[in-house]
Amino acid sequence: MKPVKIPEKTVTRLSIYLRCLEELEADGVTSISSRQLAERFGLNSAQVRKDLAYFGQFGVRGLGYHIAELKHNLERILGLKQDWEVVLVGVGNLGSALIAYKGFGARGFKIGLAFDSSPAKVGQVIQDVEIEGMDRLAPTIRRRRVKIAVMAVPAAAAQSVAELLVEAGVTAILNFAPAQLTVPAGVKVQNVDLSVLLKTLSYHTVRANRPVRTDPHSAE
Amino acid sequence: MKPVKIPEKTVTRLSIYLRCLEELEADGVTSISSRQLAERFGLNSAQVRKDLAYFGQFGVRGLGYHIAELKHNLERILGLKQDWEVVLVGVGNLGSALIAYKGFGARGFKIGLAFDSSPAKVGQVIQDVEIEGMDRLAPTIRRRRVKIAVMAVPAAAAQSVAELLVEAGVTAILNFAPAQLTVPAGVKVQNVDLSVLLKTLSYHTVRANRPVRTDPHSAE
DNA sequence: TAGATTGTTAATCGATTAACAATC
DNA sequence: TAGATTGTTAATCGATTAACAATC
Repeated sequence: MKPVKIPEKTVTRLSIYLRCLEELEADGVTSISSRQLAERFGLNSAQVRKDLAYFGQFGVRGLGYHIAELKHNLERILGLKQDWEVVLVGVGNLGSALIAYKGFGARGFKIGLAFDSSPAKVGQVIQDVEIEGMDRLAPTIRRRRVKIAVMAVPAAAAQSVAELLVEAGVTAILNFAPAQLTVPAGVKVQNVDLSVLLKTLSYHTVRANRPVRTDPHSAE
Repeated sequence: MKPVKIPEKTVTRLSIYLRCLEELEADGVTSISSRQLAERFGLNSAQVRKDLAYFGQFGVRGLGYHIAELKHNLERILGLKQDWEVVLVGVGNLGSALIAYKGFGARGFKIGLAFDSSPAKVGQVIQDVEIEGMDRLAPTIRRRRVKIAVMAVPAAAAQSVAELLVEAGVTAILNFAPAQLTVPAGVKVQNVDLSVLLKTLSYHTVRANRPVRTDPHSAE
């Protein structure tokens, strides 16, 4: 009936709970309460329970959550029961590192295709992945039914690359280009703008090294 | 009097407004209204005005904002009127790419110091930056008064590296390690967890390719 | 002056947290 | 049963948006 909309932040927290459960399981712990889980992140226990409640009832009253079972459920909800082939577009410094970066894989994600517009790069092989030209992008993605893309292209190229990807069937994009992408409804974009992140750090650094200004308007 | 707290999201949006102003200025535009600015990002014009109002009055009623002036003010607020020396810890695949990544610099940020615990890497030079051993970290950071750090270390090392950095005077950390850092109040941490980002994309991909489930509890 | 747009207050919306009945 | 902890509703908090007087 009512179209329950699940907050983006809830989904992000599910990933974080999952990582915690993996660590606990490795330590031999078999169950945990929402309070114990929340304390690990400085969160409220009600938030943990509410996040989980969006997807079902996974706990046992009086006892808490069975770790193996909750882990299984979170993996199922997050779509981690299958492997995902990921396409990389833009094989510059950052792109090459992402191919090679082990932590990136995180079990289940594999950059299996890479594209670049530079003829000099086409044909090169990085970590078993051969770089293809942009003309091959649409047909290859369509054939391999790739759904997840990583974009590490210049800002000026970002929008047109995104359009190519979506047209070829991609429904989720991790975008490192400092550009606002416009995509159809149903396509999910996650922006990772290092420049913006650095600027917020710069903002905080200035303030951390200044006397606290409580009211910016009081100094008239 | 009242301690006006500025939302993190407001600071992030300031960076985005600034990027837009730079583009507009390059196009020769000299002024813009909050509505025009908001439309570029699909935001509400009141939000633009409110974000700016946290820091002062930068507009002219009836006319909008003078671009050069607003740009100057945003740069001042974000602490971009000075250059920042940035320290990198962890020179693996990702770390090396960040040193070399041009987009990273974003005018004003320069990775001038790099540290790694691997003896094999110490002494190597990447893009004019010589990699130093971890024993040099605290004294060098202290001497150069570095305030901003980028961490690209394994999760297991993250907390202890963060502590070293903070102890040496760092007040802002861009953290690529998939770990929850505990730092003293006053130190700002920005997490960039690629694995978590990929998992949210996986979540959306599963849903994008399934019939919409409006109520997860109705299927009893 | 008339038209436009700001700065700001009030209304709305959504997310977090508290509280507690259900129940293991 | 008594104690503990869930699942869920209600209260609170904070952020977004609407509305409008101030004013260029």
